[in-house]
Amino acid sequence: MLMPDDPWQPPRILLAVDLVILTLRDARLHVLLVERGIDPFRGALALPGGFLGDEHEEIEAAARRELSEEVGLSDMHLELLAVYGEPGRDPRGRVVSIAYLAIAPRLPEPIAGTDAANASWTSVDEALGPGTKLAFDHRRILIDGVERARTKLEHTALATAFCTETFTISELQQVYEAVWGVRLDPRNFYRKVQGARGFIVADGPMRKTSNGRPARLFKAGPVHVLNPPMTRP
Amino acid sequence: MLMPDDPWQPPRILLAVDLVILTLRDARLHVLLVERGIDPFRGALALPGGFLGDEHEEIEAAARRELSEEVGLSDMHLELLAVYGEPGRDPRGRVVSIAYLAIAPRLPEPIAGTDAANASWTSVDEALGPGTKLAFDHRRILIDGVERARTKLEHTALATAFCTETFTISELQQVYEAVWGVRLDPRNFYRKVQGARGFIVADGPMRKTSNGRPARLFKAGPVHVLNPPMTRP
DNA sequence: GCAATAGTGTCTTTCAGACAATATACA
DNA sequence: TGTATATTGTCTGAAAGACACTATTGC
Repeated sequence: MLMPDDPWQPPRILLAVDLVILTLRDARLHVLLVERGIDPFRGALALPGGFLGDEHEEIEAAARRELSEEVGLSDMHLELLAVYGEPGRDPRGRVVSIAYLAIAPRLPEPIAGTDAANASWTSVDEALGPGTKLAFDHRRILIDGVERARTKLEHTALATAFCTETFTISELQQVYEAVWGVRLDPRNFYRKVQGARGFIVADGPMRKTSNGRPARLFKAGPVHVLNPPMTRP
Repeated sequence: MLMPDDPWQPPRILLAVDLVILTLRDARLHVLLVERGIDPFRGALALPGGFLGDEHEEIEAAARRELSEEVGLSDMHLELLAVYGEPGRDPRGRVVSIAYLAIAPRLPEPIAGTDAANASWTSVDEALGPGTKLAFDHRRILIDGVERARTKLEHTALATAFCTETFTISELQQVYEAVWGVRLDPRNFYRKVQGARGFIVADGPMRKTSNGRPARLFKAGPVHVLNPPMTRP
């Protein structure tokens, strides 16, 4: 039944985006964190993010805008992670945050003198360790993001997104070891990766490493869903 | 730098919840749809859902409230599915919808004379078939929900949530066959289910079926992550 | 030569899938 | 008895993990 004079109107809330940006540095998984310049949580470390720019902005576009403005990155693979909307998660009022997961190959240090100046790479172990306090519920978001990356490594070709365009199989193995936090047998890994049809294809001849025999170079193949999958030990 | 007179304020948007409620009827996967009583899409079929009640309501609480008000159900397992926030998905303005997935054992018909009167079970095949037009982007949400259920059946004990408290192994097999849309070998299924430690535990003696030998009864076990998983053919 | 990493082969165990065989109900 | 469903057993092929072994570089 229509009730044109019904005074009730649905509430309007604030929408934010937050980014879990993962990369590999020194064979360890790192996440990009920013130091907050304003209250609340001024001075604390937080995931990059911000509010929707205007009523017509796509949510993923807002995430890319923050990526560009706050940390100077662009053209990355973004994936919806989850929604965090608990009342009270932000002391400023009701803020619902849409979290995205981004995976990147080895990236440069954030550029000083830009908005990205207070962004820095932190190892995930340290960011989640007892010595670090993250703003809001960003610790939970980071845990969820890392777990998502671990699972996606099993079933998709995501690992190649951590690598440069061409890579060796042992470099790919380092991705799996860093994200999963385990050691893998290089010989079995070699066979398993080769067995996943379309995962990687040969490219270029060799790359000399510091020591030992040079390795063949590969690039990402056409397949994004691995068959058979890379099972986690 | 603080700019107390900065006129920019982040936009406030409308937040909605939508529910993909799945159950089994006649060994086929069904979804609960409602006929919309108001514009937009008046008269079309849609997923149950609605706006956040007030600024302080938890998102999942809003989903449970809609579940109760609109379809008369309570105490169900709810799981965050995804976020749908494309501008233009709702002609009334910018509406971001949080979709939840609910799984239920065989449920009664919605009760006539309540708000749930225009809710009805529709087979998923029919709801996604060419003869049905769903409101908004609810076709996409339903597809995502079914795919999520299929995947979760592999790795978690979700299948028992489709069953009554005690069930036979062939009843459990019917769940897998209905959700995955495949036929399974009862003998191999039997061994596989028994091999997943903690998935199901014996309960009570027997249940006489229409024909043939009575089957042993089981109930859901303590484990929620299956090891080894039930691999989809 | 030695050290170090890349790549191959082989063995054993585990598991998925096909399917024979047995068990227990009802008519 | 026959028919239908439940449960167990057996076989085969694929894949995972352990690990011996060969190959190719720099020193």
